Amino acid sequence: MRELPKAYEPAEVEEKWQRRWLKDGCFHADPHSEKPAYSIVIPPPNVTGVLHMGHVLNNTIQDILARRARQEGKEVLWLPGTDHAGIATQARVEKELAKETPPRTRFDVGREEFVNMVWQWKEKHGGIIIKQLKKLGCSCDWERERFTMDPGYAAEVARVFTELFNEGLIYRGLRMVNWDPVLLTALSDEEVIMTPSKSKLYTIRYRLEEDSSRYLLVATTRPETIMADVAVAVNPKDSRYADLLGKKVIRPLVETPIPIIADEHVEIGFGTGALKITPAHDRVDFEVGVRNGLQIIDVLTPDGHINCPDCPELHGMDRFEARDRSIEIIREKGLLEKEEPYDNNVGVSQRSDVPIEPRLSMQWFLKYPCVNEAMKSVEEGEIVFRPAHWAKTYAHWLEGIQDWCISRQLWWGHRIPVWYRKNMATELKEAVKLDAQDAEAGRIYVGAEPPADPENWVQDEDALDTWFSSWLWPFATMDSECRTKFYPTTDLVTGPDIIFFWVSRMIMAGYRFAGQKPFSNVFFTSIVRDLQGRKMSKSLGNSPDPLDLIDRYGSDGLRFGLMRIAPTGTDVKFDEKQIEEGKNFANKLYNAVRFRLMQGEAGTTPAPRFSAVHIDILDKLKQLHADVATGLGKYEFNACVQALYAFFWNEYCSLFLEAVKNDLREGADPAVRNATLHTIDTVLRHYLTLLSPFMPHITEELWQSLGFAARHEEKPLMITPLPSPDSLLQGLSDEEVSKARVIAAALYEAANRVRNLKAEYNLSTNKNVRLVLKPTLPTATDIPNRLALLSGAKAVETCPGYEAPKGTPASVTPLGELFLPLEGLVDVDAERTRIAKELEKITKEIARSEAKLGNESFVQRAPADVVQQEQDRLRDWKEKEAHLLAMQSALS
RNA sequence: GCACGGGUAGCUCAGUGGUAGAGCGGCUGUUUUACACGCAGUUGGUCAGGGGUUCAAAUCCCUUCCCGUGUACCA
Repeated sequence: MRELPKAYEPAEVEEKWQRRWLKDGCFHADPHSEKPAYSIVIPPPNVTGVLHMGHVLNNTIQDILARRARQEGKEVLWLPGTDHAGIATQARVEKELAKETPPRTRFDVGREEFVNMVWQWKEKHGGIIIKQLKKLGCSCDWERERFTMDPGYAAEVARVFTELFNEGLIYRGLRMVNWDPVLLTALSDEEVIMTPSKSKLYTIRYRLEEDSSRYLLVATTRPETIMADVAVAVNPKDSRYADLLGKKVIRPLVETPIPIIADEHVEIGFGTGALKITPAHDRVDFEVGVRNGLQIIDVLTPDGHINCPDCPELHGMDRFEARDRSIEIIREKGLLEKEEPYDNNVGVSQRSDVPIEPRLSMQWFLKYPCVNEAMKSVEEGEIVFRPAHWAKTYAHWLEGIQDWCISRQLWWGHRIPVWYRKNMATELKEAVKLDAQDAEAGRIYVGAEPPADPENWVQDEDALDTWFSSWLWPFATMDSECRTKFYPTTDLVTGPDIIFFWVSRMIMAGYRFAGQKPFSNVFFTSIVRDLQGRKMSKSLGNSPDPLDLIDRYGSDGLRFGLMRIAPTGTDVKFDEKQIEEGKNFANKLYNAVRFRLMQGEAGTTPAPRFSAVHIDILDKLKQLHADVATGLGKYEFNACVQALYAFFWNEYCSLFLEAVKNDLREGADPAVRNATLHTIDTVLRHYLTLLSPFMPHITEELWQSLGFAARHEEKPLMITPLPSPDSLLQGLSDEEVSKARVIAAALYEAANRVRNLKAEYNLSTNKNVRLVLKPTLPTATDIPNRLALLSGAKAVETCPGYEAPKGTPASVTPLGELFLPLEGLVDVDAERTRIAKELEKITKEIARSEAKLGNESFVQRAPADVVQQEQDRLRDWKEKEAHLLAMQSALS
């Protein structure tokens, strides 16, 4: 036992324990262990990433689960790692290149060299987030850190690709995809965010070929693609245009006759009922074009500029500039009927934040495997989603599932393991569809290993979507030994924003490639927002830096504070005040232990003599055990933390400790002193263990300071088994416990009454007043003394026949009537007013209670115990009223 | 449009049918030897509005309004 500074300073302590845990191998998972397995795989953060609040929330929860599982005697694997994050990482290095003088692009550098540069960048800067997670205290098995481009992992990705290809689920096809004109790659549907935007709807005159004085009105938001129009479509049922079908109109830009066709897709009621068909630049138009055998004219370059030499005014211009310019031209030609403001949804690239272009392009696609298994597993509860409502979102996505565009025009990532026969390269490049049959025919080669005769083959240039490697994460990170013990994993903790990107795909991959579900429970965290409810983002600058928060409040403070406000709903509004509360709580805990350390050892002789307050706090501790267990079982972390906070701050510190302080003063009865010290030690031992998963560092430090480690062979707290709550009240009957509970509650209630009374008489809290108790509840003699201590009184005299001087302030408490004799300060009027006020409140309660009990249907229909409860309540109020009335009459 | 989540004290949120709660903030007092990152007291609510079920509704049902999220889209 040693002296500690007055305020808790987390920085050094946290670092010390993080080192020590690693040194002792506390986080390491042993696949040969006999203990039951518990496992989580971390949602791998981007290797380029830096820790943000979402990570903190997410990983704190995982850490709590992992640490608690260790305490429960399980063999725990929490497997960490990072994701290569194709686009994000490549963009990062490209940005560096662009900063050089002269600026360079990846094309200047060349593929091989560029990929080398990214690897170098990764080695140098890629570990930041791992260090940050360690600073948060995450108890991952760092020896098993994985990267989605580790050699073994890459082999698994290629194997999976090959298998799916051979099965016919992967094919290459010419299809309309979401094209990112900045990043110059295709994207999956999930990477496109539909964003409402203010644009304009232009109505344009398309002259009839046969009679240039007549025209057809066509509404469009994209006049810059008019040169690519190949038809104008109307609904076949639209009588207005029936006579025009088969005739031609003149395209207003690059004037050429194009046919008027009929297609069901056109809505009669919308716009003018005539739709320009631009198959190269619109998904739906493309389908209309296919249905009607129309040609495709592409007038956009991959980077979103106009490519149309026949229209020199627009050729080479950026697509948005061209939009304005094209309208000017049309207006000059007298062909603009009108323009009006229009709200529509524009698909925006999640990655580069620019509107995507629908673009016809040769890409690789996957027909998802095991869709039915994936759907059934969640539906039937083999995999449990929490909160449960996410299951609906998941099911909805699966029902409408579309083939996944898995190729990306990137260099950083897993290169597509497909090779084309050199002498057929051109022919294959043009092939509208390639699949398993082409491999059988020897035109292409697909495999985890390059072909045996590489000189005859050319590998596909594209890389795979990052998620095509992440979806294998739960098993591709494990060797067979590890899989045997830890797969399927127990819990997955992640954000609902990646339910489609990642969670659902992992489920399918798990069933398809590991033969089993990847995890049993998925806990979806809330999304951390700022106080205005906005998403945390770099551009808004509303995202606090967790490292800064750790510096100021400690990792434990941050974790605890965040858990206090982490609800189970959709989002959590981040308020730094809450983190400050976490720190304050750490300080409270620290000081409570400091107080214990100032007391010296508890003795075994004389035998401890326990009072109601001792039994009561142990009883509450037992309840806390249950509350934490229940909360964790339901993944209600905020409930756990609230219970832990309230027990310690309110029950233990404010009530119990304050009630027993005199037991520790010099000259106190040694038997009572022993009881108090034993109780304090028991509470602290249990409490630190219960709190440890939430605040691992400070609890560990205090565990050591208190010398508890010595009794556990110097083991760190984090691997000390959870003590059983059953030992807490051993040797006591239920009756004794509940009696203690009643007495302690009465004591604390009485203390409150006295404090109220003192405050009302403007007696400062430390004013040593004298109290007289006319007891109604029989108690041991220590109780009045504890009451004196709690309420800041010099002494409480127990005096059954006390006759109070007129005007003595008094209060009715569960212990009995309490009087506050104020020598020379008696103010009869004041006391009368006070009692009247209290009586008013009570009268109201009585009236309400009586009304309720007077209601026959209540008495008849409500359950007996509810009625009984109400009757008890009324009796209590009435008793109190009687006392107050007696006091009142004594005043007159 | 459809689906889901939410609306409770000034703020952040608990509260799944039986006396409306916590923390913060505000105000008042207090430096009492664990803690001023503290202690004590106090203030503050038509539980978004309306209707219904029930002996009893913040809680269950219907409906309207507002906020958020996802998803589908017609130029």
